Order: sequence, then structure tokens, then C-alpha cells
Amino acid sequence: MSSDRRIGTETSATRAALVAATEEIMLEDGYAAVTSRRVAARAGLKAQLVHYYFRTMDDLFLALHRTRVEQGLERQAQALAADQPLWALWDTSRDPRGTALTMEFIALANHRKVIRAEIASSAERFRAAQLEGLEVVLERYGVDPDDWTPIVCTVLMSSISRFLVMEFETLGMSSGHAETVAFVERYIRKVEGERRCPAQ
Amino acid sequence: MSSDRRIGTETSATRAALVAATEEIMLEDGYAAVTSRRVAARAGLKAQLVHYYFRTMDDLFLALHRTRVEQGLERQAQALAADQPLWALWDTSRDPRGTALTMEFIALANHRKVIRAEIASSAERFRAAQLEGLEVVLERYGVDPDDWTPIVCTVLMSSISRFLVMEFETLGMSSGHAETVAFVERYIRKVEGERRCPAQ
DNA sequence: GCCAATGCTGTGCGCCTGCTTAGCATCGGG
DNA sequence: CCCGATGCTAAGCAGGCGCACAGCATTGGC
Repeated sequence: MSSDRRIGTETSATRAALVAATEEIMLEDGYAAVTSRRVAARAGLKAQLVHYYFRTMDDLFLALHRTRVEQGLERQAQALAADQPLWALWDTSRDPRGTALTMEFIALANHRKVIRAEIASSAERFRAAQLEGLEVVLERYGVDPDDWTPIVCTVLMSSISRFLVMEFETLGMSSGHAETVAFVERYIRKVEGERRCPAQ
Repeated sequence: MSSDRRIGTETSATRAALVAATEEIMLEDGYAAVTSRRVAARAGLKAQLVHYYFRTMDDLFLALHRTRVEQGLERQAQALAADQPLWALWDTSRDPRGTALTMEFIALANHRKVIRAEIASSAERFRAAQLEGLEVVLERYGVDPDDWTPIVCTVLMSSISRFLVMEFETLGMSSGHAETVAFVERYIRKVEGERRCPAQ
């Protein structure tokens, strides 16, 4: 039986180091570069430890994904509760690390069907939470819901920020980026006024 | 020496079949699923043929990429020259196959540094060509360049369409998509009038 | 002081990978 | 009629992969 294989504790520092190494490799070389031997080497550990703490490589990916989703949801909630929610949301969604990792996970989802469901459901959670927050915010600002509905704001902000980050981080492209950022921020300024918090 | 290795003709039908198989595998299972043996099996051929027609797997990817870039640039030029360029552009940029493949190539670019330059340069070519076309179109329509500059239109359209396709094709997500599409199309209608050509 | 739980490792199996080499059949130009 | 070019293939090599299993220390509860 392989079901009685011993698995290390979830609170182990070694385990956390392996997860951290996985994230670094994904960001630097893409998900396909994540192998048990490379992850361990990156963390200065033996390769077997990967299989001691994670039954399969998919479990490793999922562990990383879950921690990042939790952090991301928390950050998003903070942004929505901030003094200037629109600016804060725009800033967090433009975070390069988070977006690059998300893109890698989406690419991974196309290769590992097992992981797809998890990623899709977390994406839905992000969207739902952001929607809920934006509904309150936009109503408070008195935005005409026939013009800018909260759901459209959510999708637009996600797509634009993620696309820009992806082009810049992965391809090194930046043509039209400054203009597009300025365009979006003009709209934010119109609704929420001049930015008072510093850009992250 | 390995430099005198024989390589098959570029016009070979077998070669084209291998490229086609590569595209199918990328779309179905992601770029990481592309291996010489799988590509050959998909095309009903022997694995060694992949190495007969392509010196390395990177060459295979580049061959596929180049043919798709050429077709894409041509399609984009046709759209820009169409009766209703904005509608046509919006339609072509929402093509699922093209976008999904592009996303896979971008993910691949993060893993294979050699390929990154090629992909980035083609992305720049697409953007430059679209910009050039849109400048003419928007001026013809009398769009206020202080409001919607051509470069912003280009970036916005690419990011929104690509993001929607990615979410839907890869993750099966669709929440907020219909509303966002309607939102964009309202703007297009405002500038270019009711769609006269059928949606692709 | 024992004993189970826990962290870690040495060894290795079976599989898949990219790529090579040597050689076979076919075919069109001289 | 030959000879080089071309399409294709059988066989295999070196290396990386996920993962398993047995066993070694260390540690903390009893």
C-alpha cells in the first residue's frame, strides 16, 4: 500500500522552505521547471524531502497555491476596506509577483487537469469578494450603475492590470503601458478623487 | 560534428503535419505536453521524424509560432481594412484558438529564454500594426484623441479580450464576461455604429 | 528507560525525455 | 545506368523525472 506513506507535518519549517523554493522557481523559470530535485536544491535540501512532505508534485503546487490565495484574499479585503478602495484595489492588482504567479498557475491548469478546478474556484472567490466590496463602494460614490456596474469594473480592472504585468514581466514589453495606466487612473480619479495613499 | 546533421525540407507535408500536431497538443494539454514522441504519435508518425525536420524542440515551437504570427498579422490587416474595423478587430481578438495559443507561447517564453525574444518581437509587431491602423480609423471617425488615443484602444482591446478568452477557455470561468463584452460593444457601437458584419 | 513518533536520507526502480548514428529505400537529373 | 539527394527508420545513449522503501538518528511522552 502506498496510502500509509508517512507525510511530514504541515507546520514544518522545512516544508515551508520547499514551498517558498517552488514559488521562486515558478517565477523565474516557469512551472515546467519545478521538479522535486530542483526545488530541493534551491532550498538546500535533499530531493526526497519533497516527497516526504508532499505525496505528489501536484500536492506541492496546491500547497503553494492555497497559501497565496489566502494571502491574496486577505490583501484584497484590506484594499476594499481602505480609505480609497479603488486606488488600493488597482495597486494590489498591479503587483507583479502575484500576477506572474497567477499566470503560471493558469498555464499549469491547462497541463494538470487536477489542479484546474482548484484554480478556477479560487478565481471565482476573488471575483465574488471583489464584486461584493465594489458594490458597496460604487454605491457610496454614487456611480451610475447603468454606466459602470461593479461586475464590469471588477473584470476590467483584473484584465487590464494582469495583461500589463504579464506583457512587462514575461516579455519585457511596455509600449502603450504608461498611456493605458494613465487612462485607467484618470477614471479612478474622477470617481475617488486624487490618490491620497502612496502607490505601492 | 552535429552541425552537418541532415534536416528535411521546409515545404514537406510531413513537416507541416508535425507543426499542426504541435499546435493541437499545446491547445489541449499545454506547451509542457509537447514532446517529440507525443507530437509524432499525434501525427501518426515516428518520433525521429521530429528531429529530422527540426534540429531542436525549440525550432519546432518557433516554426509553429512563425506561421501563426504571419496568419495573425494578415488577419489583423484584413480587419483594419474592413468595412467596420473596430468590430472586425474586436472579433478577431476574441478568437479562442489564437488567444489560447498565444497564452501558451507566453508561458513557454518564461521557461525557454531563447524563444522569449521571438515572441516579444512579434507582439510588438502586432501592436505597432494595430496602432498604425487605429490611428487612421479613429481619426476618420473623429474620435477625440484627448479621450481615446489609438494606443490606449489597442492595449485595452487586447487585454480585455485576451483575459476573457483565457478565463473561459482555460478555467471555464465566465462570471461577468457577458456584462463586460456588452460594455465594450456599447463603446464600439457609439463610435462605429451598429454592427453590420456578422460576429465571427 | 523504553517506545512510538518524527525528521531525514541512501538507494534505486521504471519511465520518459531530447537527440544521435548508421543505414535503408526511393527517385530525379546527368 | 549511376549517383547524389531526399524521406524515413531501428536502435540506443545519457540523463532527468516521480516516487517508493527501508532504515538511520533524534526527540518527547509515559
